[in-house]
Amino acid sequence: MSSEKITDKPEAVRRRSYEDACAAAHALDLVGERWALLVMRELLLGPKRFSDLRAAMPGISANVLTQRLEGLEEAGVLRRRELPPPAAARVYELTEWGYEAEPIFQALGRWAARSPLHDPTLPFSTNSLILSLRTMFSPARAAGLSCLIALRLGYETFTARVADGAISVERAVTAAPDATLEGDARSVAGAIYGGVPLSALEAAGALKASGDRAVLERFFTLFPLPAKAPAPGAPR
Amino acid sequence: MSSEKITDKPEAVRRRSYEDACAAAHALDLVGERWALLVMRELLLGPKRFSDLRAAMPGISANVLTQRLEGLEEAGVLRRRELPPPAAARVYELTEWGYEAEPIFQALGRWAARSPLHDPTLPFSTNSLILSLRTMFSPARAAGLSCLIALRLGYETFTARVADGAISVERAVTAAPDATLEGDARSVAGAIYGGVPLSALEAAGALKASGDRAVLERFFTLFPLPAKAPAPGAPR
DNA sequence: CTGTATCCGTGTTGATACTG
DNA sequence: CAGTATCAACACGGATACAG
Repeated sequence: MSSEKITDKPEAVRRRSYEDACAAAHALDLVGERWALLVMRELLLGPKRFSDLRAAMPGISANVLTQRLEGLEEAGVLRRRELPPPAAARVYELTEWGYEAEPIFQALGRWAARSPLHDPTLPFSTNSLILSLRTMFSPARAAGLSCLIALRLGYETFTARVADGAISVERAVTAAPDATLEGDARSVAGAIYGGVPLSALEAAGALKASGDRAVLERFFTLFPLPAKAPAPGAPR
Repeated sequence: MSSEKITDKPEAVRRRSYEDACAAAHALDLVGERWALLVMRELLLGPKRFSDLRAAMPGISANVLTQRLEGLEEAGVLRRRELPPPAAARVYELTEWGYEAEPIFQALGRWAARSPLHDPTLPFSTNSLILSLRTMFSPARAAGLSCLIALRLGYETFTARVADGAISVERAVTAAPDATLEGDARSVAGAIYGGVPLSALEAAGALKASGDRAVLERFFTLFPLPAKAPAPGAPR
């Protein structure tokens, strides 16, 4: 009687499900736990190792990261894979379906960009910046523009290709970019979203630019931010 | 000394922020707590009272609901409003910006509809069903169709209007619908998503249909579900 | 009737230290 | 490097009591 601990909970309550047929609620059952979506964000541009993930998310602790990776693997969102020698490392990579979650991040990002409480001076991960470019890109602003920009962020290099009113940004090195930008994600974000003049960032040693500066300046204007929503106590 | 409870936590850790400039991470700071998004879902079709919210989310407890409402109000996502007499009730309603969160639910819903683990036999809230119609509507399937359907779900009535390859579904009564469907959300979902024949649902007393049945049958085909993603242990 | 506040058992989270 | 172990703090959910 004292041992009749109700361990036989409907086993659906185990992982604390919402018990709701709504697909959005099910999505939250799968990826609604703390950190789960940020782990996915960090994998959206390609596989990473355990320690890469930790480095990209300073706030997460090792045990929680382990739990999330297990949960996401069980859900079919990611898989672990052993790289063959000589790289001989274990990496985590999203499944096809996992990669299809990107629209979730775009919807979240677009919506929260209007938040009155958003503080853009916080630490900015490399993946966040690259994904934000895909999200905030304005086809209208890019009318008639065609260019290739190399972005060197830390030890990673990305290539942004703008053409026909569309953009692609991926992990890749480019042979002959029109311009190259080197620095950390915060500074690049300052130039693109914060309106900080490139010259100022260069003078501060935060960014290094080379190649066609006019193209670079134009590139910075392709990612307009939406207007802020009224703060909580506003009129109406 | 016993009172030196560390209340002076960096005040940024108080509400357990991700401390990340990424807009998507900020979105999760605002609405990433358990139940927060479901509360928003329940308000997306119009204001509700405290007890309506509880009824729509059987799993949430009163104190947690209070906390979420406070948090979402502070974030500027919703506001509380007192209805004038004789209704004299307090309702919660999304702000303009709050209503703009609908794409988040669509992205979540579309993605999770492919989940191998999704169980559509669970309880289904009225709001979930209506929002899913907006989400899953296929303009291609609706080519050439123009109709007005009344949906009576519990004590709420909604009107779906299909025209020009678009759909609108709202809380509203319609004077002269082409057809009327009455029943609970589960049964309507069975007809639309589960492929259960209307006649069977009527025979079981789960649904009542009236008006143009051909239009109704056609209406049921406008909301195709995506293919399931492979289950966790799949080949590749 | 519509919430709000408080207590309490439990599970989740997060920091630190530690192991293969 | 890739996790596991331990433990304290907190969040969640249920029950109950209380206030307008």
